[in-house]
Amino acid sequence: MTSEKSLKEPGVNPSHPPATPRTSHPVTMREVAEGAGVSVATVSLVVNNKKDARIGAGTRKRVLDTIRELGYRPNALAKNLVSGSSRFIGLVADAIATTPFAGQIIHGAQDEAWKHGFVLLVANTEGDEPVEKDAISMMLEHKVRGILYSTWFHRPTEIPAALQETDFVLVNCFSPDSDALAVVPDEVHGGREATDILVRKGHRRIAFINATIPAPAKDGRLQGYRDALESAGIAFDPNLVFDAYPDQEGGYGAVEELLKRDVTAVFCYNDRMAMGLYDGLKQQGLSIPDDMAVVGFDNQEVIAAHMRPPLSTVALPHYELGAAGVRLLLGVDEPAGSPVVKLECPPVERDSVGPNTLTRSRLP
Amino acid sequence: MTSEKSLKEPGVNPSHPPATPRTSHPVTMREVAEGAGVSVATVSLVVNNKKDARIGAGTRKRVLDTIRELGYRPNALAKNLVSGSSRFIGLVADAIATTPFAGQIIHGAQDEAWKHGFVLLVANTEGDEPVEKDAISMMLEHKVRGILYSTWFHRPTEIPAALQETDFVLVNCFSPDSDALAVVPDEVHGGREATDILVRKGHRRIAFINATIPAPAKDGRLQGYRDALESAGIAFDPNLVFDAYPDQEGGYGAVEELLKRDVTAVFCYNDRMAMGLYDGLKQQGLSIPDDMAVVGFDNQEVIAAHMRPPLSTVALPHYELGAAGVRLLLGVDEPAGSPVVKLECPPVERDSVGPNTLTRSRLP
DNA sequence: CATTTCTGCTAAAGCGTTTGATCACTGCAA
DNA sequence: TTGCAGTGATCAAACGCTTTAGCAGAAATG
Repeated sequence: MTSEKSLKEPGVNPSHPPATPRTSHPVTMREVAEGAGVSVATVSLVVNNKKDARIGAGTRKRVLDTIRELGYRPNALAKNLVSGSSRFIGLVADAIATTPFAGQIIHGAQDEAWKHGFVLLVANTEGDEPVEKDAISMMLEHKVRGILYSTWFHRPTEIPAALQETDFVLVNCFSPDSDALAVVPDEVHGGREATDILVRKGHRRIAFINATIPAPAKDGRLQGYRDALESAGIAFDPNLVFDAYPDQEGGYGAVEELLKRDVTAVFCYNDRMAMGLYDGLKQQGLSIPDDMAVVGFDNQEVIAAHMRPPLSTVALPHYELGAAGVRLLLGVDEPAGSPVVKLECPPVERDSVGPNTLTRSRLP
Repeated sequence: MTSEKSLKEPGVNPSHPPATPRTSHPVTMREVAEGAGVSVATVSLVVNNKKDARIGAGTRKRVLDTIRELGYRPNALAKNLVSGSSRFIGLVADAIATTPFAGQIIHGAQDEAWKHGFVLLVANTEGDEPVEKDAISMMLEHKVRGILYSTWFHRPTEIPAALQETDFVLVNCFSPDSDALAVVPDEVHGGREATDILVRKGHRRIAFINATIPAPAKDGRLQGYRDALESAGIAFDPNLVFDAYPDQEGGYGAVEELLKRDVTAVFCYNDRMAMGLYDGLKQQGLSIPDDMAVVGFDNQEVIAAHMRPPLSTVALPHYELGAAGVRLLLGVDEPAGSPVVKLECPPVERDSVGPNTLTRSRLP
């Protein structure tokens, strides 16, 4: 299915200027061999510490010394060529800089890949399809071991055709109508954890401000909220759930609605919403957590940890998504049952929910 | 200077499991040649669109058709091997996920690299020296065209020895005692822009809350502040400058000091500090910008754009740092004069400074 | 008609490695 | 003496591609 275009303008495009290397020829294996008075084969065996190779102690030392002397470095390109496959793992991201989220996925993937002797090849597509296609082409041309296809927020996605040419794992996204491997956060579990933080503090009337925009997170977190209430024996009151745009402005604007509801606690769809909500509540002269306990979602460090008071929230496991993606790709982890692996969202408790007092629920 | 260790455990470590490739042999150039009834040389010439190659129209079409039919993809590994140098650019970062900053550097570098037909090899070291060394080794083994060595905040740095084995550019950091190429933000210019925002609004008594921790930013922004005042004909009053820890808590804690100073505006070392300051001012019943105009620094989108009111600030050119780093590395840009290139920090004006009124300065 | 020029294509050397086959020894048992 | 095993190291063929020199035939030139 290789298009003509992708051949005329492959990732490595001949119309670009040549990659003029540094002056001074790099030391090759042959030079080491000559220097040590042995054959290249011997050098190769020594360098790779081949288990079943029979090399005399003297020779080995001579080779090693020469290597150090000459400052020889193995040429990974040649190595890869001969072995037919590289130690690259491609990571295609739709947004690298917009949020810290993608950064954490990269970080996790990179760490895990490194552990297994692999190296990350990163491409940022900004959601641009042609760019994405080129990026994948380039990775395939470099004979990557596989590709991680990641999105910065949890959502369903199409699988680009070119991906099928190699092993791949969807990260933070999934393909509804295919059995492609995927790793995503467990939104239901997250919603439950968030709600549980409040339930544990004794709150019985807990509002949930959900997002206005449809997403797995919207449905999942709501489900988690309901599950938590049910486990706590609290009846679900649809009146306590309403929507707002998931950012600071949305949170601020939701205050009025919220105060109509006679609740002691609120679970916000995300931290940004909680940040706006803080402003609104304070402006009303209300105190957090005394007048209103607040829980967010995402654990955006820059915000959550430094709000006043610091915000209790639930962490999206972005780092783990990246790492698990790599493990899945390499076959280190096997998906249990469904090809879509769900990762837990751990709660992060801070001061926005107040001291642990169960009295509140007893004096309504 | 290759250490024995780095040879026994190079980036591509033989102790790791083999990179088992996908089943089904990938299509090679030879197969295309056979399919089209020509020589591999011809295929190569067609694929690369060689300018001075004389290929008949019929043959060319036949080759192209066969390529499509077989789904042939050039093998970049082989290509690189033969050309002696790859189209990789290495990016070593000390923190990829801590802040969005590193993400933007990566983004800029990746975009620019891509433009020139290069691909980014990313390594995250988290400031760990051995990891850093391994990362650089691995890049050298892959015969990268050069390495971008980047830090997440602007600071002086040592140059790892291994870097000298290739071309490199320091990004967001610099080496005081060497003439290494570097790109950094122009802190002085940034400080000046920030102050100018306030000056333009007519403020004359402008405080500057600097950071407690030493950094090029601390000195530079102060200098910029002084420059701006001088240009505006405002005498510098050392009493209006004091320090706070550069985060939300620091900003909050600085309010008391600030209010002692009888100023109408304040320039905060960074956006996080401004965020805390907002809380403190509001708690005092003061209004922004009416009672106090506020300017930040960094333009951390998640925060600045969504504070209440949205925060005027100065953007750190992280994306541009990455892009400029690549251009410098590839020799597309030449440093003018000093090897340390300074990039402007553009002001981003929002509502925290109030409407444009010059009256204030006329009625002191 | 003999020569030169041009056109279209191919052969083959090489890029830096890996690796299975092979070789020259030295002992040692038969 | 022959045979065989073990040791230490080498040979040479790949891996998939680029690139230069060069060959055969057609067309243009004298």
